[in-house]
Amino acid sequence: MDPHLLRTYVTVARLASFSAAARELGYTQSAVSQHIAALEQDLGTDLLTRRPVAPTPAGERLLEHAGPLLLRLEAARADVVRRAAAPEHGLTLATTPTALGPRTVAALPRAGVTLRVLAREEVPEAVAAGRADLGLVDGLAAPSDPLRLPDVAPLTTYGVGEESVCVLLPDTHPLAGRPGLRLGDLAHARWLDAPDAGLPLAQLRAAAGGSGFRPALRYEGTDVRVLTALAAAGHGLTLLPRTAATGVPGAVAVPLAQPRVVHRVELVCLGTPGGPAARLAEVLLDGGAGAGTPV
Amino acid sequence: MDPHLLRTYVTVARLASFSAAARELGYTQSAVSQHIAALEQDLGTDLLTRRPVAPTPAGERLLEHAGPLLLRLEAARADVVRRAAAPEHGLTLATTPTALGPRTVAALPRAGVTLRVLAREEVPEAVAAGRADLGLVDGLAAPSDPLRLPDVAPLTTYGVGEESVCVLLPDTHPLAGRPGLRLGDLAHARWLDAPDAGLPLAQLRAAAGGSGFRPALRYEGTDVRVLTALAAAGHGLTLLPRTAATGVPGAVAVPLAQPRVVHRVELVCLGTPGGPAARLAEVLLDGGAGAGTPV
DNA sequence: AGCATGCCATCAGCAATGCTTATCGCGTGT
DNA sequence: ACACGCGATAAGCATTGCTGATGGCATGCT
Repeated sequence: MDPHLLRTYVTVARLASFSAAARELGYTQSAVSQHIAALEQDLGTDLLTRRPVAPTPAGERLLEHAGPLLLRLEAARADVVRRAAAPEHGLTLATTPTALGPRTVAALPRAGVTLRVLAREEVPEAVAAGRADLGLVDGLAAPSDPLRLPDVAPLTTYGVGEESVCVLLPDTHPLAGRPGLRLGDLAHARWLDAPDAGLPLAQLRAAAGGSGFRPALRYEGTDVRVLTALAAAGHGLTLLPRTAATGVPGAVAVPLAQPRVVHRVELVCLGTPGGPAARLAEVLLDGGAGAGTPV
Repeated sequence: MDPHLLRTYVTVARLASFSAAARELGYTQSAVSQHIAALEQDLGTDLLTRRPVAPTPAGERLLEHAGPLLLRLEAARADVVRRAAAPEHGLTLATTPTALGPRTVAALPRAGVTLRVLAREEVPEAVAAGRADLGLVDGLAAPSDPLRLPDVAPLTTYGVGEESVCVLLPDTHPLAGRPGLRLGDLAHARWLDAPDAGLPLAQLRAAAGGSGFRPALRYEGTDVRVLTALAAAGHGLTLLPRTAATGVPGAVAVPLAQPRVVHRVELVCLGTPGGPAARLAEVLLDGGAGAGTPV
């Protein structure tokens, strides 16, 4: 189970072609063929059907393991070399835009902090690769369920807060006066697609269990104020945690009644943090111990 | 970052000796020395101090990655070869003793199920290595915090229930009439140490944030009834989820008031389950959606 | 102090791995 | 029917990765 073999295997599976994989990896087709044969012999099973090239059931299973494994190998490598190159670099906190609430901001040390706002999938990756000491990720989850984070390193997660989720509507919207809204009823409304600033539509669809939620406008920035302004101007609806959705001029935040999901924020760190990271983590966790407190 | 190199690295770090690691791994000392040198050159940093042999900071970091990585490589391998050897094997559910509640039992299909009761750390490992299709793990956690599971595979976890934690006391115990108990006050009581049946004392100590909790009797089986009988007979106290602690003859269950921890049960599966595993998972999750419902 | 011991680093040599080039068998599409 | 593209296989060769031997350097004992 040499990682090189795994890498060629996932490449072959992805491209459904030995030759194409060879080109992409800079090998000859012969080498790729030998790699796959070695893997299959090692594991004692066929992993791919040839003509057409497709993973067998055992191969499917291997793919589930191999992808994350390779990611983590790379992350581990990046983490160690980075830490070796820059021995002292203060405290870096990676966060998604809506995970950073007033409580966290207040808890930050007064000096030596680098705050890095990233897209949702990039935060765990940054922590895993040592580009950040701590990460804050938010997302939708069933009450008391952990978030589904990409599996890039032996990360430890702590729930630092859960709060209700609101739909942000322009105050002229016919549903603006409602006390609560059902997500299913809004599947065919106009939605903002802001994967980096708000909650990605994919999470919405998954939560609602259906399709719909066609994007009316896509915003690729990470600024929540732009997002709320877009929603207020009627470009589309968006889902936000309560504290981020209240107080927007021209818009009202209506809590989501169905499905029962919460906006959850988790603190992510690699292994057992030490030094300033540990202290910040402690402050965040202590302050957030009461469940349901916005971060 | 060849896994072989990582393996020798963690071995050297563990044994604090090149020669001993060489003996254990079946290499010559020379080979081990070359492995470490190759790793250090590859990563561009020293990983070990020699004389005495100890990991450098960068090496510490690498250790945090390397252990889990190697575990997962092995688990992936075991999973694939097993799946190849035994293509059809019904549905196997691995569980800790106290994670299996009446609701789960009721949800099981009427045929073709293998139920495997394992110790707490073995459950994720069994799922990762394909020895079980699904796992149920329980443990203590802060309310709405995920359990800290060993990181052996790209496992997906779902919270399937949280319930309160009780101290099981013989009904003759002076504290038996109390409405609630503080764990800190019980640090010096006699405790049962039942790592495989109940909740391990280590988790207790961690939850209480202190020391104490000396074991009066150690029970290495997995039978909860034996554990409750021992507690009723005054051999020591034990912590159990409410449903498991009630109705024990000769003993009473007193809820734990401090610290604020819950008994949490999580469903663990590898990647996206298919077939009968998916159906069982769905039943468990649907039934348990209301938070706080015992499983 | 002197010496012996155990440790890790280094070097040379050798076997095995892992790549390349070349060729073959086999389906497919024209 | 034929040419093409794909993957498997064989032979050759450079490199890797091991072993065994040796060297420098501490520590501990006499």
